Amino acid sequence: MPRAPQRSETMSIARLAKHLGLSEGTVSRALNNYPDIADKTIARVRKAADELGYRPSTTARRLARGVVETIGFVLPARHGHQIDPFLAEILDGLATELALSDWDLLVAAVPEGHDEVEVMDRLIRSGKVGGFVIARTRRHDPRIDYLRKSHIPFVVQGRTEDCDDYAWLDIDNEKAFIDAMGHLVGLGHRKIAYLGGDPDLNYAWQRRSGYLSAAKTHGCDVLDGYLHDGITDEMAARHAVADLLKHPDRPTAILCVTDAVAIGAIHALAHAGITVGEEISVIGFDGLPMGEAIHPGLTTMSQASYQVGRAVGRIVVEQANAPASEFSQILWEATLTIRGSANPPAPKLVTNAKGGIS
Amino acid sequence: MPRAPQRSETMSIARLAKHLGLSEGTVSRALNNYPDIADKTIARVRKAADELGYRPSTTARRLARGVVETIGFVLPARHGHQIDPFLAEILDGLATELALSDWDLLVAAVPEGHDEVEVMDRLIRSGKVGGFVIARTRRHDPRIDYLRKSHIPFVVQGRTEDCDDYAWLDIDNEKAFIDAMGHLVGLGHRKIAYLGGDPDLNYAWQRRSGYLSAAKTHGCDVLDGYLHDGITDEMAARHAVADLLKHPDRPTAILCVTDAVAIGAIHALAHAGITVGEEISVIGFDGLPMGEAIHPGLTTMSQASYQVGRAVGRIVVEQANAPASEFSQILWEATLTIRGSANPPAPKLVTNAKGGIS
DNA sequence: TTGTACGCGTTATCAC
DNA sequence: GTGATAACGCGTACAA
Repeated sequence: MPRAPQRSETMSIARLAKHLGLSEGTVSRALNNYPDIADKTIARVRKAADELGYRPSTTARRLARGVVETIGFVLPARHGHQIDPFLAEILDGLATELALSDWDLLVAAVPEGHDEVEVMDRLIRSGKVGGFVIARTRRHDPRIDYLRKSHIPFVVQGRTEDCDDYAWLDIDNEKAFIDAMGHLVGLGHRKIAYLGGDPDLNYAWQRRSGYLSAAKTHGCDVLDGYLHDGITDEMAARHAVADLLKHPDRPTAILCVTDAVAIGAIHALAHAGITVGEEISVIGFDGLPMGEAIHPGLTTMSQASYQVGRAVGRIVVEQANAPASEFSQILWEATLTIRGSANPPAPKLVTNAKGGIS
Repeated sequence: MPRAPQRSETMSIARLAKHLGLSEGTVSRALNNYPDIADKTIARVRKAADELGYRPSTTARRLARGVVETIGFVLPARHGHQIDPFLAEILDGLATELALSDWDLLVAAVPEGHDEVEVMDRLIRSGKVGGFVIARTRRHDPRIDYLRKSHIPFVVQGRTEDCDDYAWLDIDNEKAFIDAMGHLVGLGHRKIAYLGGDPDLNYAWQRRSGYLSAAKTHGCDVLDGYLHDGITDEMAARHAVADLLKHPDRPTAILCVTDAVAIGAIHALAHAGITVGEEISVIGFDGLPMGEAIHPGLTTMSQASYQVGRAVGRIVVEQANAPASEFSQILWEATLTIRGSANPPAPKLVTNAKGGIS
């Protein structure tokens, strides 16, 4: 006798079949809804399987069928600073949706000294995953270049600049920031600064574009020193705000690429003795719960991360089940959540004042 | 010939063996460091495997070996409110550590209408995971009762009240809150209120115990209305603070079970026109980056979530490799991070004033 | 409607 | 030191 880890405790299809006096093949077909099995037999098999707690081995099933019902998600490499606050929400939504179709979620990190594509390649080649969900998408993203060639289903949360030939779900970041600018302009602001993130990340680039485009539309001059890129944490936000406060033509409003940056900015302003929401308005993006808890409350563009995760999960499973179908390409809108941090500019600073301070 | 998904593209051990003119067995042993293969052969096989991009199928390997090098993590069910902020950090650390041992991380959600134990049972029975990491541990936790019986390796982040017979890694929450109380008392506070979480969750219970124990030690009366349980979000924190402000003997400090609650409390106090850090001090727990960005900065007990994830990952793999060994039971300490939200009480309210207001 | 037999890719055991 | 061969548990084409 060879070896093989004796799992006599485990209920296998062989033991179930013997117990029923049927062949393994019949049992398998009965449990997998084959049309050519007698209803009686199906019922009998089902009942026994249930009673004996039989659960097919995913491993064996994979080997036999050659498909892997597992989606891979590679956590963005953390270079020092912490992970996106809504990543957990997306994962939650993703896992929930996948569970509905009996798919699993494999989460992988990128070890020091390796890169994301390498990790993904290993996961595919070793047959651990049958599809991918990508997040934190860059304008040009090597992960997507890789996946395009690899013929496995994948869905991108966000998108690259060339995004015709794959499935994605993105927030309309550009529109969101055009809307945010519209809100500020409607309140009477014209001198609006921008604290942007890493312009390689496409969401940051799109938001920046929205800001610039709306500034042009509304005739708001983006003065030298109004536009800051590479603001990715509170510390950077503080320094940028310090610069803005020294600006000869101080802005009356600051638009921020994320809530985290906005909260850093608010902190810096408060420290400088500036009343946020009166002397200077601030708007963020994300809709973090924290924005509601700070003072003043953060006016922000909200996105539903959990729902994004669910939708992305649904799409990737659909794609795996119908590989030849069209790519879903979906654009969702962020919604403006108005709180205390953005109000009409202080009268003395306004050319055309239209109202007081709330 | 039956069917079988033709994966002629994939490099299997059979194709590799044929290419080399060797038997599959020899190739397998060469790649798996068997002692009885000629060094030349090993080198030759290695080289060919590398060149042809051979990567053993995890599925087939699992079936043959009967082991699953995958750890399951069940996301805490979200009943409305959002997910723990440091969960992503823990997952990141966990996945990173697992990757070092070539283990994987399977993340599962609990679908509506099911419970966590059910999900875990399915994952084990279907052979999808070979171990578990548990978080958000309750004082009595059915998940752990289940795992104790199931003879698979698992590690608990946190612990139940009866925790002798399994591996865990916990923060010393009780000591942390004793320390926090010590800090407040050292500053001159005696009237200290507590905003606690769900007392079924053991971390919340432990922190509560630390508060009560230190209050007794230092002779701080926990007046009627000073101790609030079940504060799990900012809204609840606000209501509780409103109550505290109406208290005939208003506290000079508020200790909060988490940073999220503390930030909610700070907001509520600010709204009521109370200067946080002067009229009333606030201390939280977690060390969220946000605590640094708010005003005043949040004095808090910090824990290193990412490192917790890494340690837990290391332990669970160790346990899988040496099932008979002792259970690791590790207690880490949180560290006090002092910022602006906690200072000596306002002089008029203090019996024994020892200093001014910073 | 059901039983038979083979294959998925790998590893372990036993001969040679 | 290497080659056969039998499992691991399941799915399915084909025969009955």
